[in-house]
Amino acid sequence: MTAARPTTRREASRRETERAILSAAEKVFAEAGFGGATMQLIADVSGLPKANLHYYFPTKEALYRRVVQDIFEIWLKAAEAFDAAESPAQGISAYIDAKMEISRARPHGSKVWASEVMHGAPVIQDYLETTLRDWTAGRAAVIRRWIAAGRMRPVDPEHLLYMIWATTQHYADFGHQIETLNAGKPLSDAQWQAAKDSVKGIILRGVGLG
Amino acid sequence: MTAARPTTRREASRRETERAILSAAEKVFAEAGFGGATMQLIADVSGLPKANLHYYFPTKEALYRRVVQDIFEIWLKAAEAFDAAESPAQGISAYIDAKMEISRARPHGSKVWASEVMHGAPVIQDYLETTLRDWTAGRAAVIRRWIAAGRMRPVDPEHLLYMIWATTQHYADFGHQIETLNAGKPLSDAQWQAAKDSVKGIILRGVGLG
DNA sequence: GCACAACCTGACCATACGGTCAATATTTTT
DNA sequence: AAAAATATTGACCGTATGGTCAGGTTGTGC
Repeated sequence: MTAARPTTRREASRRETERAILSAAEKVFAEAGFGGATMQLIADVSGLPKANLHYYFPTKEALYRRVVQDIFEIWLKAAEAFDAAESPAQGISAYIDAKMEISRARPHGSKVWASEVMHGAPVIQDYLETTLRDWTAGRAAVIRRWIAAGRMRPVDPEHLLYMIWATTQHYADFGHQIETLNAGKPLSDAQWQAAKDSVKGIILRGVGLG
Repeated sequence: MTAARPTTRREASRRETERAILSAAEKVFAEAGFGGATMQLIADVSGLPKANLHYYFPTKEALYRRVVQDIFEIWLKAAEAFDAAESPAQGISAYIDAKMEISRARPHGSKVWASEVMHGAPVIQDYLETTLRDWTAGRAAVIRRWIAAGRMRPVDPEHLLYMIWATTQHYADFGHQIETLNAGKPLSDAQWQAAKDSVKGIILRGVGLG
């Protein structure tokens, strides 16, 4: 068995710098899009010289790809809420809660993903065709089983998933619009709770679990 | 009373050229984003020399603004379906149908709008604060009246509207993802019908109109 | 404490972009 | 049919971008 090497100053610093770059990149890509974002701006936001970015990530596209992958992995993890469920109502509820919380905590990431897909997924098409396709098929199968067992109203599983994705991500992707319609102020804690309750309430009743 | 001037060859040609530019711009802006789109590419797609674009639209931003305004106006018109309704179920149904049809007919426009809002609405913030705010307040009031009259379940009107926007526009904005999950093929007529029925079914039941 | 590797960075480069303009062609008006 | 107005275009320009690189600095292993 290999002894665990101690964490060197280098490794720690590397991780930290990488995080700073990724965090700045997520923000800048979300706010300007891939084309509108500049390496210089990401450098400024992360407080590093531009050349340093290219030391950590060879190209703008490589950096972007990493940002997209990160948010995708977070979403995959949220699905565990769905899998661990003992009932349809509980599973759907937990999944919506998890996705809504990600929308609140990581709105930039959500926007980057949305932007990427809207532009035809030039960078992560392979993810859509493999991981996402499998994931969707698996969850759709679970929903179909629930329906077959008479535990919920018969609805098209894919369209139900689309509705959950659309609605939960809307609070991140269109957060600016929602904020404008909320007198220019971000949703308060109570308003986020109301949003979650509204979404869960309508969807659960909509699939016969009210 | 002024006599109606006959349509000159010039006016017709102008309208035609303008349409060609706007159509190409909508597509290119949707596929590349504002920053990623180039005037040269829009010129190529519309089959005109780049300098000609600047004759019709002084700047890239002016052209973009016009594209965004056009889709917004289409959405406003779709709301008439809502207003003309004699019952909550009929109004919501008709509105969802109208928005779904726009998503199918004008996916590029929807994406341009989504992109604009996601990036903080730098160009159409004034629209959000005036037209959209008024429109939303008006429709929310209608829904509140329906609820007060006991004609539907009490739900938060704003969140209901967000859900309708999110879900219907999802079929345009994330069309590429949906297509990928549909074995790489665009939704057929029947599948679009199923999508509409699913969305309407869940939302209507969700607000107690099932 | 020394040799080596990893890391950092200012200055630089080729390219591509939005936009301009002077010259030309076309249509309308007189 | 001439003159005036409008529309079209290739060539051009300043700027900003993604990316490179040589030289310097810092940390690691022995």
